[in-house]
Amino acid sequence: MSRNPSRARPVSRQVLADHVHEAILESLMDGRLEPGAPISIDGTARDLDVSPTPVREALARLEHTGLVVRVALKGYRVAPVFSREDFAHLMDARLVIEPVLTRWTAQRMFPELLAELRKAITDLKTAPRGPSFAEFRDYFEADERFHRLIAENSGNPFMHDAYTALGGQVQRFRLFGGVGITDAEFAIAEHQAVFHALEQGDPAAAAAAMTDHVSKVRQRSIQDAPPG
Amino acid sequence: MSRNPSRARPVSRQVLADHVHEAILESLMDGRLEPGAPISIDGTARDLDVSPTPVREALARLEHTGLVVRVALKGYRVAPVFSREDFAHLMDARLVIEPVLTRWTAQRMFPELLAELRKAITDLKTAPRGPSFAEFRDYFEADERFHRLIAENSGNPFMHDAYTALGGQVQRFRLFGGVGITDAEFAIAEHQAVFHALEQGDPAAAAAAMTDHVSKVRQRSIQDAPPG
DNA sequence: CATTTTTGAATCCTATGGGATTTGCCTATG
DNA sequence: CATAGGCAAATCCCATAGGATTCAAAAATG
Repeated sequence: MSRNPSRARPVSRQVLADHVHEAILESLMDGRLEPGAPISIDGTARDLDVSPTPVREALARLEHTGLVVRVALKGYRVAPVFSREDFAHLMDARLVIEPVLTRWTAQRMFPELLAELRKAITDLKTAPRGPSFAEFRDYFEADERFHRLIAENSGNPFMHDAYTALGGQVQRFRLFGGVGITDAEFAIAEHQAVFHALEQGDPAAAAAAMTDHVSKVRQRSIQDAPPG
Repeated sequence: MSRNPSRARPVSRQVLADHVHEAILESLMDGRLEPGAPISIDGTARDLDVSPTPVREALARLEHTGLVVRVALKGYRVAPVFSREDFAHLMDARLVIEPVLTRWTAQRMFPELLAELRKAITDLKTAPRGPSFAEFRDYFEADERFHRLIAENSGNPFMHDAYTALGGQVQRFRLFGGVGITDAEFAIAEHQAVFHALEQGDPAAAAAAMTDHVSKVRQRSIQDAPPG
């Protein structure tokens, strides 16, 4: 018995399809793959130096998230850009789901979570926000992390699923919607309001602060967003 | 020009993976595959007389729905049965999402939708409800269809996605949660209340009726459900 | 020149094969 | 009897190959 007896296996071994899935998701999330861009199965297989089989499996998983779209016999593409109407719908959905998640999470706060949220807020404030769009990566990442932490800790796995169905789209809009760059100062203050309510363990205030934040994001973005 | 010029192709051709996906989903939804049962890739490939490749793709899609679970190198299984706590969480999530969908749909009612909803209600009332569990298939199907029609017509695709993330689980619970058989009379009346509010085009009443329905389903089921 | 046809490359889709891993069973051992 | 070890079948995982389809650009036609 040369192996660790308490945990015979690291945790759960990964197969190639898992790595491919992560690689594509990363390219999607940090903006390397732009909306509408084709994702060739054989091509990414060559790029990643694997066979097409695990690539097909990874893309099939992603299809269900709405981040990529598939047309039979034609292949996969990154989901197209949002129209202004799509954006409004996305924000309406967030307004239903995120305040509830925030309320529930506020009822279950624990020190480690508070620390992680605090770090996300700090990262949000200190992230460099250069003039170029690519320099917002860290800022967007911290923003996404803050919302995700809240969604993950509501205690309700089904509502978490409902959030993740939206979360990817939100992140994609951050990258390609053209917003989030100009309103950082406002957004940071709104995030802090949510954080403070969570810190106090006040569910009603936390939910209200989240509602306020999302609805203001909606307002600002619909004004600023390019026509579409 | 021998082909129809307005629609060169039927609609969108299907590939084998699509058929496999449908076949597995059907087995899942009508109860042929019980919770926890293994779904062998090579085995279903033999059953359906295809190669394992499209089966892998179909299962990868299903994995993200939560209806099947996958362990690397061990394979896929039908998701395990719900605990009583899981059920409560699922109903809490429905209570957030379904009333909103109902309100929005009530604002967009049109004759065809009303007719389809009316048919679902009729089917619900006339479906045979024998003593055995298998004889509830049609009843469950009509129930699922009623809720799905509302979710599909809210006008917000993102909220629809959030619902479908739950919908499959709800249907699975109908089949294996041991409820829904004893409370049919109550449930039919509650569905009718939702339908009447929709018929009147009264969003607030429709949302309230849906809230009433789901919360009562929750109450009844938690009482009746077997311990777990 | 505009439109259609053809041609070839790229890509999708799926069957096949085989190495790696798991699982069940059978045997051996204490 | 309980446990450990080993073997065989089943299964997962992935690379490969080739037929089917799409796409784009060249060639042909009017």
